[in-house]
Amino acid sequence: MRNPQKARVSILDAAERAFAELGYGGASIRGIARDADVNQAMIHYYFQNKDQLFDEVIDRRAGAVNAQRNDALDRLFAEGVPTLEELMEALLRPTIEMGHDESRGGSAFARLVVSFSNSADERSRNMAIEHYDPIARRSIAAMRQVLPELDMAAAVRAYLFSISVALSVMARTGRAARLSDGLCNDSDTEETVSTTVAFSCAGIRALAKQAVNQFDENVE
Amino acid sequence: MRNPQKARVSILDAAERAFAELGYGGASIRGIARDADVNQAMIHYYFQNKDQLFDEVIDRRAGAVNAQRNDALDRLFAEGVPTLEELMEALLRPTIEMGHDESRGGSAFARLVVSFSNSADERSRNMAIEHYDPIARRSIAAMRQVLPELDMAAAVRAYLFSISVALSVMARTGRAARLSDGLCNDSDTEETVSTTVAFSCAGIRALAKQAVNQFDENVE
DNA sequence: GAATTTATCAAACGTTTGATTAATAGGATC
DNA sequence: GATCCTATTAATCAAACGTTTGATAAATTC
Repeated sequence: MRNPQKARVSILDAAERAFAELGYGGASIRGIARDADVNQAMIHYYFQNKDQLFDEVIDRRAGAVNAQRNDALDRLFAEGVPTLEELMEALLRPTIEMGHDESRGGSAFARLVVSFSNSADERSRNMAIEHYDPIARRSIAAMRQVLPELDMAAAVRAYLFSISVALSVMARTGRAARLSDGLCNDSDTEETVSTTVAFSCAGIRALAKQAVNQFDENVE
Repeated sequence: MRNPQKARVSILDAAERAFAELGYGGASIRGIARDADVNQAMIHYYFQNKDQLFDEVIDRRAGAVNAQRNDALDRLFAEGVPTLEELMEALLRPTIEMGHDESRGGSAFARLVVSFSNSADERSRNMAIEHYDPIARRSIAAMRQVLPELDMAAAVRAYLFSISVALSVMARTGRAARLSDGLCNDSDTEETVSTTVAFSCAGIRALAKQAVNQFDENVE
Protein backbone atom coordinates (compact mmCIF):
# COMPACT_ATOMS: atom_id res chain seq x y z
CA MET A 1 0.00 0.00 0.00
CA ARG A 2 2.95 2.25 -0.55
CA ASN A 3 2.32 4.11 -3.78
CA PRO A 4 -0.52 2.96 -6.03
CA GLN A 5 -0.06 5.77 -8.56
CA LYS A 6 3.61 5.02 -9.00
CA ALA A 7 2.94 1.31 -9.36
CA ARG A 8 0.32 1.91 -12.03
CA VAL A 9 2.58 4.20 -14.04
CA SER A 10 5.62 1.96 -13.88
CA ILE A 11 3.50 -0.98 -15.02
CA LEU A 12 2.19 1.05 -17.96
CA ASP A 13 5.72 2.16 -18.86
CA ALA A 14 7.09 -1.35 -18.72
CA ALA A 15 4.14 -2.72 -20.69
CA GLU A 16 4.60 -0.06 -23.35
CA ARG A 17 8.22 -1.07 -23.82
CA ALA A 18 7.39 -4.77 -23.82
CA PHE A 19 4.50 -4.54 -26.31
CA ALA A 20 6.58 -2.34 -28.59
CA GLU A 21 9.61 -4.61 -28.56
CA LEU A 22 7.97 -8.02 -28.48
CA GLY A 23 4.46 -7.51 -29.84
CA TYR A 24 1.30 -8.38 -27.96
CA GLY A 25 1.87 -12.12 -27.97
CA GLY A 26 5.57 -11.89 -27.28
CA ALA A 27 5.25 -9.64 -24.25
CA SER A 28 4.68 -11.48 -20.98
CA ILE A 29 2.97 -10.34 -17.80
CA ARG A 30 5.85 -11.80 -15.81
CA GLY A 31 8.44 -9.89 -17.80
CA ILE A 32 6.47 -6.67 -17.50
CA ALA A 33 6.13 -7.14 -13.73
CA ARG A 34 9.85 -7.77 -13.39
CA ASP A 35 10.68 -4.72 -15.49
CA ALA A 36 8.25 -2.55 -13.53
CA ASP A 37 9.55 -3.96 -10.24
CA VAL A 38 6.12 -5.00 -8.96
CA ASN A 39 4.60 -8.30 -8.01
CA GLN A 40 3.09 -10.17 -10.91
CA ALA A 41 -0.39 -10.20 -9.40
CA MET A 42 -0.37 -6.40 -9.15
CA ILE A 43 -0.85 -6.21 -12.89
CA HIS A 44 -4.07 -8.14 -12.66
CA TYR A 45 -5.05 -6.16 -9.62
CA TYR A 46 -4.77 -2.85 -11.50
CA PHE A 47 -5.59 -3.90 -15.05
CA GLN A 48 -7.63 -7.11 -14.75
CA ASN A 49 -6.01 -8.85 -17.74
CA LYS A 50 -3.51 -8.51 -20.55
CA ASP A 51 -6.05 -7.16 -23.02
CA GLN A 52 -7.11 -4.29 -20.80
CA LEU A 53 -3.51 -3.52 -19.95
CA PHE A 54 -2.79 -3.18 -23.64
CA ASP A 55 -5.82 -0.94 -24.09
CA GLU A 56 -4.69 1.37 -21.32
CA VAL A 57 -1.19 1.56 -22.76
CA ILE A 58 -2.66 2.82 -26.02
CA ASP A 59 -5.25 5.00 -24.33
CA ARG A 60 -2.77 6.97 -22.31
CA ARG A 61 -0.69 8.23 -25.24
CA ALA A 62 -3.28 8.27 -28.00
CA GLY A 63 -5.63 10.31 -25.88
CA ALA A 64 -2.96 12.92 -25.18
CA VAL A 65 -1.67 13.26 -28.74
CA ASN A 66 -5.13 13.42 -30.29
CA ALA A 67 -6.20 16.09 -27.82
CA GLN A 68 -3.18 18.10 -28.95
CA ARG A 69 -4.10 17.61 -32.59
CA ASN A 70 -7.72 18.59 -32.04
CA ASP A 71 -6.68 21.71 -30.15
CA ALA A 72 -4.29 22.68 -32.92
CA LEU A 73 -7.06 22.26 -35.50
CA ASP A 74 -9.43 24.38 -33.40
CA ARG A 75 -6.90 27.17 -33.12
CA LEU A 76 -5.98 27.02 -36.79
CA PHE A 77 -9.49 27.22 -38.20
CA ALA A 78 -10.57 29.86 -35.69
CA GLU A 79 -8.56 32.35 -37.76
CA GLY A 80 -10.01 31.32 -41.14
CA VAL A 81 -8.75 28.69 -43.55
CA PRO A 82 -5.06 27.86 -42.99
CA THR A 83 -2.46 26.90 -45.58
CA LEU A 84 -1.82 23.24 -46.31
CA GLU A 85 1.57 23.54 -44.62
CA GLU A 86 0.02 24.94 -41.43
CA LEU A 87 -2.61 22.20 -41.42
CA MET A 88 -0.18 19.34 -41.91
CA GLU A 89 2.23 20.64 -39.33
CA ALA A 90 -0.63 20.89 -36.84
CA LEU A 91 -1.50 17.25 -37.53
CA LEU A 92 1.99 15.76 -37.69
CA ARG A 93 3.94 17.73 -35.10
CA PRO A 94 2.24 16.26 -32.01
CA THR A 95 2.87 12.75 -33.30
CA ILE A 96 6.51 13.37 -34.12
CA GLU A 97 7.19 15.26 -30.90
CA MET A 98 5.79 12.43 -28.82
CA GLY A 99 8.07 10.04 -30.66
CA HIS A 100 11.00 12.20 -29.64
CA ASP A 101 10.00 12.69 -26.03
CA GLU A 102 11.44 9.89 -23.93
CA SER A 103 9.41 11.00 -20.92
CA ARG A 104 6.26 10.16 -22.90
CA GLY A 105 7.16 6.73 -24.19
CA GLY A 106 9.26 8.07 -27.01
CA SER A 107 9.92 5.81 -29.91
CA ALA A 108 8.60 2.76 -28.05
CA PHE A 109 5.02 3.95 -28.30
CA ALA A 110 5.61 4.96 -31.91
CA ARG A 111 6.78 1.50 -32.88
CA LEU A 112 3.82 0.06 -31.07
CA VAL A 113 1.39 2.19 -33.05
CA VAL A 114 3.16 1.64 -36.36
CA SER A 115 3.10 -2.07 -35.92
CA PHE A 116 -0.56 -2.22 -34.97
CA SER A 117 -1.79 0.39 -37.44
CA ASN A 118 -0.52 -1.80 -40.27
CA SER A 119 -2.06 -4.99 -38.97
CA ALA A 120 -5.42 -6.44 -39.85
CA ASP A 121 -6.28 -8.53 -36.80
CA GLU A 122 -9.26 -7.61 -34.68
CA ARG A 123 -7.35 -6.02 -31.82
CA SER A 124 -5.55 -3.72 -34.25
CA ARG A 125 -8.68 -2.80 -36.12
CA ASN A 126 -10.50 -1.97 -32.92
CA MET A 127 -7.58 0.19 -31.80
CA ALA A 128 -7.65 2.14 -35.07
CA ILE A 129 -11.43 2.54 -35.02
CA GLU A 130 -11.60 3.65 -31.42
CA HIS A 131 -8.53 5.84 -31.13
CA TYR A 132 -7.55 7.05 -34.59
CA ASP A 133 -10.52 7.08 -36.96
CA PRO A 134 -12.25 10.12 -35.42
CA ILE A 135 -9.24 12.41 -35.75
CA ALA A 136 -8.58 10.94 -39.19
CA ARG A 137 -12.04 11.87 -40.43
CA ARG A 138 -11.73 15.37 -39.08
CA SER A 139 -8.28 15.76 -40.64
CA ILE A 140 -9.45 14.54 -44.03
CA ALA A 141 -12.33 17.00 -43.99
CA ALA A 142 -9.90 19.77 -43.05
CA MET A 143 -7.55 18.85 -45.90
CA ARG A 144 -10.38 19.10 -48.39
CA GLN A 145 -11.36 22.48 -46.99
CA VAL A 146 -7.82 23.74 -47.47
CA LEU A 147 -7.42 22.12 -50.87
CA PRO A 148 -10.90 21.97 -52.45
CA GLU A 149 -9.69 20.24 -55.63
CA LEU A 150 -8.83 17.19 -53.50
CA ASP A 151 -11.63 14.67 -53.94
CA MET A 152 -12.62 12.34 -51.13
CA ALA A 153 -10.67 9.30 -52.30
CA ALA A 154 -7.52 11.34 -52.90
CA ALA A 155 -7.86 13.04 -49.52
CA VAL A 156 -8.14 9.71 -47.70
CA ARG A 157 -5.07 8.39 -49.51
CA ALA A 158 -3.18 11.61 -48.89
CA TYR A 159 -3.94 11.48 -45.19
CA LEU A 160 -2.95 7.82 -44.82
CA PHE A 161 0.27 8.40 -46.79
CA SER A 162 1.21 11.38 -44.65
CA ILE A 163 0.50 9.55 -41.43
CA SER A 164 2.54 6.56 -42.50
CA VAL A 165 5.51 8.85 -43.18
CA ALA A 166 5.13 10.57 -39.83
CA LEU A 167 4.85 7.26 -37.99
CA SER A 168 7.94 5.89 -39.70
CA VAL A 169 10.05 8.85 -38.59
CA MET A 170 8.46 8.66 -35.16
CA ALA A 171 9.57 5.06 -34.81
CA ARG A 172 13.26 5.99 -35.06
CA THR A 173 14.75 2.60 -35.76
CA GLY A 174 18.21 4.02 -36.47
CA ARG A 175 18.04 2.84 -40.06
CA ALA A 176 18.37 6.38 -41.47
CA ALA A 177 21.62 6.84 -39.57
CA ARG A 178 22.90 3.47 -40.74
CA LEU A 179 22.09 4.08 -44.41
CA SER A 180 23.59 7.57 -44.37
CA ASP A 181 26.67 6.68 -42.30
CA GLY A 182 25.48 8.87 -39.46
CA LEU A 183 24.77 11.87 -41.68
CA CYS A 184 21.05 11.55 -41.09
CA ASN A 185 20.02 12.30 -37.55
CA ASP A 186 16.51 11.11 -36.80
CA SER A 187 16.46 12.63 -33.32
CA ASP A 188 16.46 16.28 -34.41
CA THR A 189 12.78 17.07 -33.87
CA GLU A 190 12.56 20.34 -35.80
CA GLU A 191 14.36 19.03 -38.84
CA THR A 192 12.17 15.94 -38.82
CA VAL A 193 8.97 17.98 -38.60
CA SER A 194 9.92 20.35 -41.40
CA THR A 195 11.13 17.52 -43.63
CA THR A 196 8.03 15.43 -43.04
CA VAL A 197 5.67 18.36 -43.60
CA ALA A 198 7.47 19.40 -46.79
CA PHE A 199 7.37 15.87 -48.18
CA SER A 200 3.71 15.35 -47.30
CA CYS A 201 2.44 18.68 -48.61
CA ALA A 202 4.17 18.25 -51.95
CA GLY A 203 2.76 14.73 -52.20
CA ILE A 204 -0.75 15.86 -51.33
CA ARG A 205 -0.67 18.63 -53.94
CA ALA A 206 0.45 16.05 -56.50
CA LEU A 207 -2.55 13.87 -55.67
CA ALA A 208 -4.85 16.87 -55.99
CA LYS A 209 -3.38 17.68 -59.40
CA GLN A 210 -3.66 14.02 -60.44
CA ALA A 211 -7.37 14.08 -59.60
CA VAL A 212 -7.88 17.23 -61.65
CA ASN A 213 -6.01 15.71 -64.60
CA GLN A 214 -8.16 12.60 -64.48
CA PHE A 215 -11.21 14.83 -64.55
CA ASP A 216 -9.84 16.67 -67.59
CA GLU A 217 -9.26 13.41 -69.40
CA ASN A 218 -12.82 12.33 -68.74
CA VAL A 219 -14.42 15.48 -70.16
CA GLU A 220 -12.21 15.68 -73.22
CA MET B 1 7.36 -39.46 -47.67
CA ARG B 2 4.35 -38.26 -49.55
CA ASN B 3 5.11 -34.74 -50.71
CA PRO B 4 8.01 -32.92 -49.09
CA GLN B 5 7.81 -29.90 -51.40
CA LYS B 6 4.13 -29.35 -50.72
CA ALA B 7 4.63 -29.73 -46.97
CA ARG B 8 7.44 -27.17 -46.95
CA VAL B 9 5.45 -24.63 -48.92
CA SER B 10 2.28 -25.01 -46.91
CA ILE B 11 4.28 -24.59 -43.70
CA LEU B 12 5.87 -21.40 -45.07
CA ASP B 13 2.47 -20.08 -46.16
CA ALA B 14 0.87 -20.79 -42.81
CA ALA B 15 3.85 -19.32 -40.95
CA GLU B 16 3.68 -16.18 -43.07
CA ARG B 17 0.04 -15.68 -42.17
CA ALA B 18 0.65 -16.43 -38.51
CA PHE B 19 3.68 -14.15 -38.10
CA ALA B 20 1.85 -11.36 -39.95
CA GLU B 21 -1.30 -11.64 -37.89
CA LEU B 22 0.12 -12.45 -34.47
CA GLY B 23 3.73 -11.27 -34.51
CA TYR B 24 6.71 -13.49 -33.85
CA GLY B 25 5.90 -14.11 -30.22
CA GLY B 26 2.20 -14.51 -30.78
CA ALA B 27 2.50 -17.05 -33.56
CA SER B 28 2.76 -20.63 -32.33
CA ILE B 29 4.35 -23.65 -33.94
CA ARG B 30 1.29 -25.65 -33.00
CA GLY B 31 -1.04 -23.20 -34.68
CA ILE B 32 1.10 -23.02 -37.79
CA ALA B 33 1.19 -26.82 -38.00
CA ARG B 34 -2.58 -27.01 -37.64
CA ASP B 35 -3.11 -24.33 -40.29
CA ALA B 36 -0.65 -26.00 -42.67
CA ASP B 37 -2.23 -29.38 -41.99
CA VAL B 38 1.05 -31.04 -41.08
CA ASN B 39 2.33 -32.71 -37.96
CA GLN B 40 3.89 -30.34 -35.49
CA ALA B 41 7.23 -32.09 -35.61
CA MET B 42 7.48 -31.58 -39.36
CA ILE B 43 8.15 -27.91 -38.80
CA HIS B 44 11.27 -28.72 -36.80
CA TYR B 45 12.20 -31.41 -39.27
CA TYR B 46 12.22 -28.91 -42.14
CA PHE B 47 13.18 -25.68 -40.39
CA GLN B 48 14.98 -26.73 -37.19
CA ASN B 49 13.42 -24.04 -34.99
CA LYS B 50 11.10 -21.04 -34.91
CA ASP B 51 13.86 -18.54 -35.63
CA GLN B 52 14.96 -20.24 -38.82
CA LEU B 53 11.37 -20.69 -39.91
CA PHE B 54 10.88 -16.96 -39.59
CA ASP B 55 14.05 -16.30 -41.56
CA GLU B 56 12.92 -18.51 -44.41
CA VAL B 57 9.51 -16.84 -44.49
CA ILE B 58 11.22 -13.49 -45.05
CA ASP B 59 13.83 -14.92 -47.39
CA ARG B 60 11.37 -16.37 -49.83
CA ARG B 61 9.49 -13.14 -50.60
CA ALA B 62 12.23 -10.59 -50.00
CA GLY B 63 14.58 -12.43 -52.31
CA ALA B 64 12.00 -12.48 -55.10
CA VAL B 65 10.92 -8.86 -54.84
CA ASN B 66 14.45 -7.51 -54.53
CA ALA B 67 15.57 -9.49 -57.57
CA GLN B 68 12.73 -7.82 -59.48
CA ARG B 69 13.78 -4.40 -58.25
CA ASN B 70 17.41 -4.96 -59.15
CA ASP B 71 16.46 -6.18 -62.62
CA ALA B 72 14.27 -3.14 -63.15
CA LEU B 73 17.14 -0.84 -62.12
CA ASP B 74 19.53 -2.65 -64.48
CA ARG B 75 17.16 -2.25 -67.40
CA LEU B 76 16.39 1.38 -66.58
CA PHE B 77 19.99 2.58 -66.35
CA ALA B 78 21.09 0.56 -69.37
CA GLU B 79 19.35 3.18 -71.51
CA GLY B 80 20.89 6.21 -69.80
CA VAL B 81 19.55 8.14 -66.82
CA PRO B 82 15.81 7.67 -66.29
CA THR B 83 13.28 10.17 -64.96
CA LEU B 84 12.46 10.23 -61.25
CA GLU B 85 9.02 8.82 -62.03
CA GLU B 86 10.51 5.88 -63.93
CA LEU B 87 12.96 5.19 -61.14
CA MET B 88 10.41 5.28 -58.34
CA GLU B 89 7.95 3.14 -60.25
CA ALA B 90 10.71 0.58 -60.81
CA LEU B 91 11.39 0.53 -57.08
CA LEU B 92 7.84 0.60 -55.75
CA ARG B 93 5.90 -1.45 -58.28
CA PRO B 94 7.35 -4.87 -57.35
CA THR B 95 6.60 -4.22 -53.69
CA ILE B 96 3.04 -3.08 -54.30
CA GLU B 97 2.31 -5.85 -56.81
CA MET B 98 3.46 -8.50 -54.37
CA GLY B 99 1.13 -7.02 -51.77
CA HIS B 100 -1.73 -7.43 -54.22
CA ASP B 101 -0.87 -10.96 -55.34
CA GLU B 102 -2.56 -13.45 -53.04
CA SER B 103 -0.61 -16.29 -54.61
CA ARG B 104 2.57 -14.69 -53.27
CA GLY B 105 1.53 -14.02 -49.71
CA GLY B 106 -0.35 -10.87 -50.58
CA SER B 107 -0.97 -8.40 -47.85
CA ALA B 108 0.08 -10.85 -45.14
CA PHE B 109 3.73 -10.60 -46.09
CA ALA B 110 3.37 -6.84 -46.43
CA ARG B 111 2.04 -6.48 -42.91
CA LEU B 112 4.84 -8.69 -41.70
CA VAL B 113 7.48 -6.48 -43.28
CA VAL B 114 5.84 -3.24 -42.19
CA SER B 115 5.67 -4.39 -38.64
CA PHE B 116 9.26 -5.58 -38.49
CA SER B 117 10.75 -2.74 -40.52
CA ASN B 118 9.50 -0.32 -37.88
CA SER B 119 10.81 -2.28 -34.93
CA ALA B 120 14.11 -1.89 -33.19
CA ASP B 121 14.71 -5.33 -31.68
CA GLU B 122 17.61 -7.41 -32.85
CA ARG B 123 15.66 -9.78 -35.05
CA SER B 124 14.10 -6.87 -36.92
CA ARG B 125 17.38 -5.03 -37.31
CA ASN B 126 19.06 -8.14 -38.68
CA MET B 127 16.23 -8.63 -41.13
CA ALA B 128 16.58 -5.08 -42.42
CA ILE B 129 20.36 -5.27 -42.66
CA GLU B 130 20.41 -8.60 -44.42
CA HIS B 131 17.46 -8.30 -46.77
CA TYR B 132 16.72 -4.64 -47.34
CA ASP B 133 19.80 -2.47 -46.77
CA PRO B 134 21.62 -3.52 -49.98
CA ILE B 135 18.76 -2.57 -52.31
CA ALA B 136 18.17 0.56 -50.21
CA ARG B 137 21.76 1.75 -50.75
CA ARG B 138 21.58 1.10 -54.45
CA SER B 139 18.22 2.89 -54.70
CA ILE B 140 19.47 5.92 -52.79
CA ALA B 141 22.49 6.19 -55.09
CA ALA B 142 20.19 5.92 -58.10
CA MET B 143 17.93 8.67 -56.76
CA ARG B 144 20.90 11.00 -56.40
CA GLN B 145 21.99 10.20 -59.94
CA VAL B 146 18.55 11.12 -61.25
CA LEU B 147 18.21 14.18 -59.02
CA PRO B 148 21.76 15.49 -58.42
CA GLU B 149 20.60 18.35 -56.17
CA LEU B 150 19.45 15.74 -53.63
CA ASP B 151 22.13 15.54 -50.94
CA MET B 152 22.87 12.29 -49.13
CA ALA B 153 20.80 12.98 -46.01
CA ALA B 154 17.81 14.13 -48.05
CA ALA B 155 18.08 11.11 -50.34
CA VAL B 156 18.07 8.69 -47.42
CA ARG B 157 15.04 10.39 -45.91
CA ALA B 158 13.30 10.51 -49.29
CA TYR B 159 13.88 6.81 -49.82
CA LEU B 160 12.65 5.82 -46.36
CA PHE B 161 9.57 8.03 -46.70
CA SER B 162 8.70 6.55 -50.07
CA ILE B 163 9.16 3.00 -48.88
CA SER B 164 7.01 3.58 -45.83
CA VAL B 165 4.21 4.87 -48.07
CA ALA B 166 4.53 1.89 -50.40
CA LEU B 167 4.52 -0.54 -47.50
CA SER B 168 1.46 1.05 -45.95
CA VAL B 169 -0.53 0.65 -49.16
CA MET B 170 0.88 -2.84 -49.58
CA ALA B 171 -0.46 -3.79 -46.16
CA ARG B 172 -4.08 -3.17 -47.20
CA THR B 173 -5.71 -3.04 -43.82
CA GLY B 174 -9.03 -1.87 -45.24
CA ARG B 175 -8.76 1.41 -43.39
CA ALA B 176 -8.84 3.46 -46.59
CA ALA B 177 -12.13 1.86 -47.56
CA ARG B 178 -13.53 2.43 -44.09
CA LEU B 179 -12.54 6.12 -43.96
CA SER B 180 -13.84 6.83 -47.46
CA ASP B 181 -17.05 4.81 -47.13
CA GLY B 182 -15.86 2.35 -49.77
CA LEU B 183 -14.86 5.07 -52.23
CA CYS B 184 -11.21 4.23 -51.86
CA ASN B 185 -10.32 0.83 -53.24
CA ASP B 186 -6.93 -0.31 -52.05
CA SER B 187 -6.97 -3.44 -54.19
CA ASP B 188 -6.70 -1.67 -57.57
CA THR B 189 -3.02 -2.28 -58.29
CA GLU B 190 -2.52 0.23 -61.10
CA GLU B 191 -4.26 3.06 -59.32
CA THR B 192 -2.24 2.32 -56.20
CA VAL B 193 1.06 2.30 -58.09
CA SER B 194 0.38 5.55 -59.91
CA THR B 195 -0.87 7.28 -56.77
CA THR B 196 2.05 6.13 -54.69
CA VAL B 197 4.60 7.09 -57.34
CA ALA B 198 3.02 10.52 -57.83
CA PHE B 199 2.98 11.21 -54.10
CA SER B 200 6.56 10.04 -53.59
CA CYS B 201 8.07 11.88 -56.54
CA ALA B 202 6.49 15.17 -55.55
CA GLY B 203 7.70 14.66 -51.99
CA ILE B 204 11.21 13.82 -53.11
CA ARG B 205 11.42 16.91 -55.32
CA ALA B 206 10.27 19.00 -52.36
CA LEU B 207 13.10 17.59 -50.24
CA ALA B 208 15.59 18.36 -53.01
CA LYS B 209 14.31 21.93 -53.22
CA GLN B 210 14.44 22.26 -49.44
CA ALA B 211 18.10 21.26 -49.48
CA VAL B 212 18.88 23.85 -52.16
CA ASN B 213 17.05 26.56 -50.22
CA GLN B 214 18.97 25.77 -47.08
CA PHE B 215 22.15 26.08 -49.09
CA ASP B 216 21.03 29.47 -50.44
CA GLU B 217 20.26 30.67 -46.94
CA ASN B 218 23.72 29.68 -45.80
CA VAL B 219 25.58 31.56 -48.53
CA GLU B 220 23.47 34.70 -48.28
C1' DG C 1 15.30 -57.43 -52.36
C1' DA C 2 18.15 -55.93 -48.57
C1' DA C 3 20.02 -51.67 -46.80
C1' DT C 4 19.64 -46.97 -46.27
C1' DT C 5 17.69 -42.56 -46.38
C1' DT C 6 13.78 -39.48 -46.19
C1' DA C 7 9.34 -38.22 -44.47
C1' DT C 8 5.75 -38.58 -41.15
C1' DC C 9 3.54 -39.49 -36.78
C1' DA C 10 1.87 -39.50 -31.77
C1' DA C 11 3.52 -38.74 -27.42
C1' DA C 12 6.08 -36.64 -24.09
C1' DC C 13 9.69 -33.28 -22.34
C1' DG C 14 10.45 -29.29 -19.29
C1' DT C 15 9.31 -24.44 -19.36
C1' DT C 16 6.54 -20.48 -19.52
C1' DT C 17 2.24 -18.53 -20.04
C1' DG C 18 -2.07 -15.62 -18.11
C1' DA C 19 -4.71 -15.89 -14.32
C1' DT C 20 -6.41 -16.94 -9.48
C1' DT C 21 -6.13 -17.74 -4.75
C1' DA C 22 -5.61 -17.19 0.25
C1' DA C 23 -3.02 -14.76 3.44
C1' DT C 24 -1.23 -10.51 5.10
C1' DA C 25 0.38 -5.82 5.86
C1' DG C 26 -0.68 -0.61 6.04
C1' DG C 27 -3.35 3.29 7.03
C1' DA C 28 -7.39 5.41 7.73
C1' DT C 29 -11.90 5.75 10.42
C1' DC C 30 -14.48 5.18 14.21
C1' DG D 1 -7.55 -0.55 19.63
C1' DA D 2 -10.87 -2.89 16.79
C1' DT D 3 -12.72 -2.33 12.10
C1' DC D 4 -12.31 -1.82 7.36
C1' DC D 5 -10.73 -0.99 2.88
C1' DT D 6 -6.64 -0.80 -0.08
C1' DA D 7 -2.44 -2.60 -1.48
C1' DT D 8 0.84 -6.35 -1.76
C1' DT D 9 2.72 -10.93 -1.37
C1' DA D 10 3.94 -15.96 -2.37
C1' DA D 11 1.98 -20.01 -3.94
C1' DT D 12 -0.59 -22.30 -7.18
C1' DC D 13 -3.43 -23.55 -11.39
C1' DA D 14 -4.45 -25.43 -15.98
C1' DA D 15 -3.19 -24.46 -20.45
C1' DA D 16 -0.10 -23.52 -24.04
C1' DC D 17 4.49 -23.07 -25.41
C1' DG D 18 8.97 -24.74 -28.38
C1' DT D 19 11.40 -28.69 -28.78
C1' DT D 20 12.85 -33.68 -28.61
C1' DT D 21 12.03 -38.38 -28.89
C1' DG D 22 11.36 -43.18 -30.69
C1' DA D 23 8.81 -45.61 -33.89
C1' DT D 24 7.28 -46.29 -38.51
C1' DA D 25 5.97 -45.82 -43.26
C1' DA D 26 7.48 -44.80 -47.83
C1' DA D 27 10.85 -44.03 -51.18
C1' DT D 28 15.65 -44.52 -52.92
C1' DT D 29 19.98 -46.76 -53.44
C1' DC D 30 22.86 -50.54 -54.29
